Amino acid sequence: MSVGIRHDDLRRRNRAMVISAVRRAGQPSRTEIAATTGLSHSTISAISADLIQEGILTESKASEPTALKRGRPQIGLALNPEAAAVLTVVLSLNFLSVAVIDYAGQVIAEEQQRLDTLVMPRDELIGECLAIVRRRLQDPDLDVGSVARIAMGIQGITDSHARAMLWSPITPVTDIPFADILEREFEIPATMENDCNMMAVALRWRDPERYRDNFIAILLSHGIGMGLVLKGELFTGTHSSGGEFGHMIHRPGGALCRCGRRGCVEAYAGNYAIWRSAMGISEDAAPIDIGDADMRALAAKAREKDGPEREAYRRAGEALGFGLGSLFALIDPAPVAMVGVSAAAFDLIEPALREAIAQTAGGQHSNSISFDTEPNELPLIREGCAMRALTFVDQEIFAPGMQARAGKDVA
Amino acid sequence: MSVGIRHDDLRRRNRAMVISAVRRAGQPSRTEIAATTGLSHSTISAISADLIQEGILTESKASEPTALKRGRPQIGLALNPEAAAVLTVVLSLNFLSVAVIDYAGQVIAEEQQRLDTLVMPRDELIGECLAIVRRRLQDPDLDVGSVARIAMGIQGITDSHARAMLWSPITPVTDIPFADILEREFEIPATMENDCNMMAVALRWRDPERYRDNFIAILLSHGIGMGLVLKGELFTGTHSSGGEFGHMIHRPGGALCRCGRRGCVEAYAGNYAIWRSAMGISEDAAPIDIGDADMRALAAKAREKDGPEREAYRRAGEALGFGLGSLFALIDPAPVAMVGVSAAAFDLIEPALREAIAQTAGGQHSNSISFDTEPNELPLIREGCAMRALTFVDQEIFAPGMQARAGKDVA
DNA sequence: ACTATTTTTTTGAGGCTCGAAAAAAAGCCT
DNA sequence: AGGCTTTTTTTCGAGCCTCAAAAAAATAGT
Repeated sequence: MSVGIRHDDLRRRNRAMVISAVRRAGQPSRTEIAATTGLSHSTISAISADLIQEGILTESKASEPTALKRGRPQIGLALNPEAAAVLTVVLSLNFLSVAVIDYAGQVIAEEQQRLDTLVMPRDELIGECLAIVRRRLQDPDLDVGSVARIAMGIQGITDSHARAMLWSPITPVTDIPFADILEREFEIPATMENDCNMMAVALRWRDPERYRDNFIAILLSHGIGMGLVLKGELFTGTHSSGGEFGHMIHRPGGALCRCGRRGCVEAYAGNYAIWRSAMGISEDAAPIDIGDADMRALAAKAREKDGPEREAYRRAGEALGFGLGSLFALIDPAPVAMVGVSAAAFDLIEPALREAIAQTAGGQHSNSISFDTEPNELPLIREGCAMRALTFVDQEIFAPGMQARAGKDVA
Repeated sequence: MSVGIRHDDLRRRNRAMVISAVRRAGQPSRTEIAATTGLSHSTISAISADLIQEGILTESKASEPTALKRGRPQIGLALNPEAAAVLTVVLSLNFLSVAVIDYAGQVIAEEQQRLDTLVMPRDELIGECLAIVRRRLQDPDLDVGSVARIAMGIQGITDSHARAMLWSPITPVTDIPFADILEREFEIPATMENDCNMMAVALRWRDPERYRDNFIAILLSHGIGMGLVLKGELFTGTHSSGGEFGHMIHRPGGALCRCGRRGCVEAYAGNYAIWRSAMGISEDAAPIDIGDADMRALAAKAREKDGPEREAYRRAGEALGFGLGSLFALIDPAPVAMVGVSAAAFDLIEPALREAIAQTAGGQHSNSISFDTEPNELPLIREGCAMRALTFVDQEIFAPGMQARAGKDVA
């Protein structure tokens, strides 16, 4: 159960601290690193000398913009872009994209592709994913040997060890152990990440001020997903990627959800649910996929005049509000980011959402709960996958010969 | 944010490991400790020599029952009961109890008292608590100087730092910083713990097989409370003690809850809610406290014949089931312990609960979810407080002069 | 040119854990 | 009884790691 700390773990961990401090801060000096890590200057000096010698960090003397101060000028440390590279794969509805990112976080190659995920058989779906990755890895412009990690992101449920896709709305196929498949094919360590978790990871990197230790990313799209960060750590369920906010029960025995059950939050707030409600289709009708353009048109109509469209968004807001209220009852209120096509219609959703949340125990200070919106989820997922893969590399390069311990660290 | 590991932290942490290994295992030999902690024999030998020399551990050669084996016999290590003592205070409805526990976990003194918590003014309530603690501390039979920690448990909401009671159903008084008050009065470090969290801590010690890394303790009493352990750690909200399972929304706009809102799980499953429903009282009626005897009588009547009483328990089960389903959607299913007077009526609750949970996403494998019942919550709360205080002491004695870091470790 | 200031590196000391070997404490066997 | 085997515990030297203090480096101000 509880494991003691070995003497050699100490250096490994402190190396990790230094690398992650550099990744977070951009171009910190040794002195800055010493301040943020709490380690002594001598330790930081020794470790960074090692890391520079190993080609993981570089001294970037180009730190011109620093204010002219007395004393010996600080030397900024930066990640060496050539130290490694990672590859991200994002599989979403009818769309597959990969990117190669250098160790400093810059995209150095990209490829995207349309495909009919909903009707593709299992082997073909896996084959397309492998093929696009192989094309990128075999690109002559790229030093193949340097790709140290693959992170794949997908909408749906993954297992809590980030190894396999268990279920996804974008395909009828279930239980694909993508991480194992990728590792076997390319002999590169890989993980299979949940899309909403990656959104949360990306938000944390984009705006660490706002999204620090506790926050929630909610995907408002065909389905409703959630990525949750608690105490600075990505929260996953005990078995699965967890956080199935969209399938909390809003009204027992209520509207039919895509998951086959009744009364889930998603059955009121997913795109299909809003559409169904706006069009006067029965709540018992089977969910259908609505295109983004249709949803935008629906939102426009709802803004134009009061009517069933506006009412549909109101009901979505109510479901989300009561759901958030229940969630906040469990974890206390936290900042929320609304992501996805329906986040662009958040103006239509927010009033009813706030009204509902105010009726719950978790919403006691509902006015202080702040929402942010981001209509486009794909870039976030890609960024999240990239950062996750890079932070994994951070923990492998500095740890030569460590015993594999479940990498549950923050990304 | 992220702090490096100092060189001296190393020994401190490994001392902690050894102490907690002994506390968990009872009388482990040095070899056993080395195995569970992963540290080398020499390290364990050095640390335990220190701890014995400091009077924290003792060698217990009385380990007769060990099977006769070849080789040098193992020497069991045990906690020295006289190394320290802790004091627990449990304040519940109309009832106040304290206990003094030695370092090995044995109760060495107790006192209990009835008092009208519902009508006592603030000062009197605090005064009674201080008085009973003072009596125990001044007991001539007790070595006062050795009480190293006080843990107080109370039903209701506490802050996430375990310093203050924010709100409790047992008194109209709010926001009592009990931890500070006790510390100022007795100059002994103190914490203010939530009752359900302590139930969870106690269950973990009572049955580590079943309640290990992920489980849920639910209090079925006047109100509905929850203690949640995730990944081996007690889960609290970000601001408050959190886990307000009873105030998740079951039916938006539904029955009146004690918290003043509508539709909470508690408004269907709390004692008053079951009573209200069984007696045909309106769902809008103000909640009233029902005695345990009345509840037992109600359960007996419900078992006797089908009628409004049985229906009331059915509805409670439904509310709990949908609530658990929503909870499981977020954290994945885990073992559940039902505690409190209504846990004795769990036979009446379980069928509807299972039926409801099966209709939720979190209840996919509802048959595999297991429930355990324990009708009496007070002993659990006391045990939990004791173990929490003792593990705090474990981390103070071994850490002479450590920088205070939020003790968020498991108890 | 010289001093003040700040950052970085070097150096020596002290601690910690580890592995190997030794010591200790039994039971087993002849 | 005495030697042998087995297992646990202790001892000891080696190798690291971090820290504090001193030295070195680099620049601004005078």
